[in-house]
Amino acid sequence: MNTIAAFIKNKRKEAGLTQEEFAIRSGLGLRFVRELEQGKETVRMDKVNQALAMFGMQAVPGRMDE
Amino acid sequence: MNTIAAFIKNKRKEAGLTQEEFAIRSGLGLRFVRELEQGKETVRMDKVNQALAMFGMQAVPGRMDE
DNA sequence: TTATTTTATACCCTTTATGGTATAAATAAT
DNA sequence: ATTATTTATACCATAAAGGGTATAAAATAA
Repeated sequence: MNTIAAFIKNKRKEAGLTQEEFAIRSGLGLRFVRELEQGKETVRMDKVNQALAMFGMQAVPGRMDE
Repeated sequence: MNTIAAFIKNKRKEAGLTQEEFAIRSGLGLRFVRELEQGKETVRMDKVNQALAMFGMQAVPGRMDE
């Protein structure tokens, strides 16, 4: 799974939220949250950022290794 | 402009490539490359990663500040 | 075990991102 | 200055992302 997907999934669980609760609080669609966490790669970046923003993060360039 | 957009634009220029050349080499559409560099936020993540991969990078979660 | 909650998959529909192309604007070169 | 190159904006068509919802599967609780 890609790092963003794993990050969201882990952080959401840490926060004790279900996908549904997370969807509601973030203003994202439930289906989107699910597909994102499952590593769907053709998601829209603005929505990915909307999800990351829940944890004070955003999508930035990072080295493919490390 | 968002960091990914700026990153691509800067790196592309450093590499001495026009948007057209970059589009060809990366296999991305010219229009997409342009919109990406102009900071369009509703772009598809897989294509963003395809662009970043040209420089050994990918989209990862990063703190919104710093 | 069974019952409950959470997550995954499938369907239809609407919106929109993307490619291609053509034109306009801006920048660089002569 | 003019010309050539690069970048930005606009149009149309197609493919697909996303929302909603319903069902199935999986995980957790009792």
